[in-house]
Amino acid sequence: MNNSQELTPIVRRPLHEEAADRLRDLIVQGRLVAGIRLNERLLTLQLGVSRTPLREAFKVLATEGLVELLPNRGAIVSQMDPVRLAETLAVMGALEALAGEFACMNATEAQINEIRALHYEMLAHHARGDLAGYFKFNQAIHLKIVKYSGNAVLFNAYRQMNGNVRRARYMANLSQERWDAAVREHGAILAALSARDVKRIKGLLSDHLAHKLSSVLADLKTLSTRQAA
Amino acid sequence: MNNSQELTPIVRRPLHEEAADRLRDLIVQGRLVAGIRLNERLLTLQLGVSRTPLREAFKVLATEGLVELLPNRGAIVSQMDPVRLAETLAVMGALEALAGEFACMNATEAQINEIRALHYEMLAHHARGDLAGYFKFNQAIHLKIVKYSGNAVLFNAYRQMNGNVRRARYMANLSQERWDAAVREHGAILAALSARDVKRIKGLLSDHLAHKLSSVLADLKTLSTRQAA
DNA sequence: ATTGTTCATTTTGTATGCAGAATACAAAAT
DNA sequence: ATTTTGTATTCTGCATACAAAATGAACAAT
Repeated sequence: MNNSQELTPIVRRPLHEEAADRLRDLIVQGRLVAGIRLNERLLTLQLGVSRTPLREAFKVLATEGLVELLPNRGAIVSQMDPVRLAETLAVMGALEALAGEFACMNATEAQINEIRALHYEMLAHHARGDLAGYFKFNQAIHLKIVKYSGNAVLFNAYRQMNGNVRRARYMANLSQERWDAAVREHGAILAALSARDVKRIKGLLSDHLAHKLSSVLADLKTLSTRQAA
Repeated sequence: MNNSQELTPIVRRPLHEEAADRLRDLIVQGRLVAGIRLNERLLTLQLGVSRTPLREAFKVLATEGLVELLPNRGAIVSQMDPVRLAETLAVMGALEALAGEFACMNATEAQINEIRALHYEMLAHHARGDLAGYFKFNQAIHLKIVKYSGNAVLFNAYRQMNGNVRRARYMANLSQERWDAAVREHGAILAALSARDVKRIKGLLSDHLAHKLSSVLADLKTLSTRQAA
């Protein structure tokens, strides 16, 4: 039976999953900002589902760390304070360093070329000074590296933390110097990956994330002093 | 206010949390083995709660990776196949190496002494050849190191993976040589921690977990060949 | 002005009801 | 005898009902 038309199995996703995805996106994109309350009645109306699947979605997002459940008081979008942000970035650095090693060993040439393509796209946005576009591809590259590590557990942990961190929108004001340096670092990372240089990529990724961390911390400091003033 | 009687805040835990904890314990302890179905009706009777909080607990455990939700077909305790186990241990190794660095920098002397005490308890069980007791303190030491890293995000991620891995009960038959070696490694780790030797502890913990990983893999291999025979 | 009290309203936590999907099992057909 | 089909039963997914808790407004007391 060589039927040309795909005989794909029918999938009906549970409502709680759909709801969780929608809410997750809203939070990660920053359309639901930290601290605001998630009104059940309102959300049931907006999402068109009843409270049961919605509340199930809350539980999922809570264990992912995106929302906080206050007993008898509902759910709020969890805060991403500087301490937690720094802690998360530190862990992501370690995860990504490990991922780099595995990717060096396990990634196919096609996968590396895919990363290379993303790298050039990123360079294009950097050249044009398009920060938003740059971030998009920067994100994609980092995720792909972890993905191509071939370690699903690693990927899941990383992806979750990445979602948690992204909504902080920390790098709004990245200095040109830091930006240029980051791009150079990315070049070195790609070179190490292409050369399958396990030893080297580990250090490069660790350093890269460490730089990101200190840059973020510096940014946060200026923000907080600016607020104080 | 040096009040002798604990002034612990009043907590009324939601039923879904209670249920999740109970189920989590049952799974981690291996009393609910991988693959078996979690019958809702039965569990509501056994836990004395209705289906709603129970199902909410399922969602939590599912995002933690302990159970798997099969749409319209209920929940089963998720499988911990060798691949996933290996992947998880690899990640835990990286996390613990990072934790060791932080612990070297952040842990108080009292905390290090607490780990030292656990270490000696562990040595006692090793000397007596008490594997179960050994594991208990071994676990405790590793968790404390991560805890005393002072990085809550790191600790959470590690603890979750640890729970996921523990139920595999992989080290049932640990060779005496490997056991002795592990104990020696622990001694070195403690020494590095006491000396606040950041560089050294990182390598030691990485190696320690790598050894554990290969030992587990070897064990799994013998198990599977034994089953095949 | 601040604190406390009462009560109506809103919102959350849990239980339950109902429709539909999956499973089990018996009857029919090959 | 084995596979296939039809039917009853069980179980899940979701909606809803109800009780407990929180919120807020109006008002009294300090």
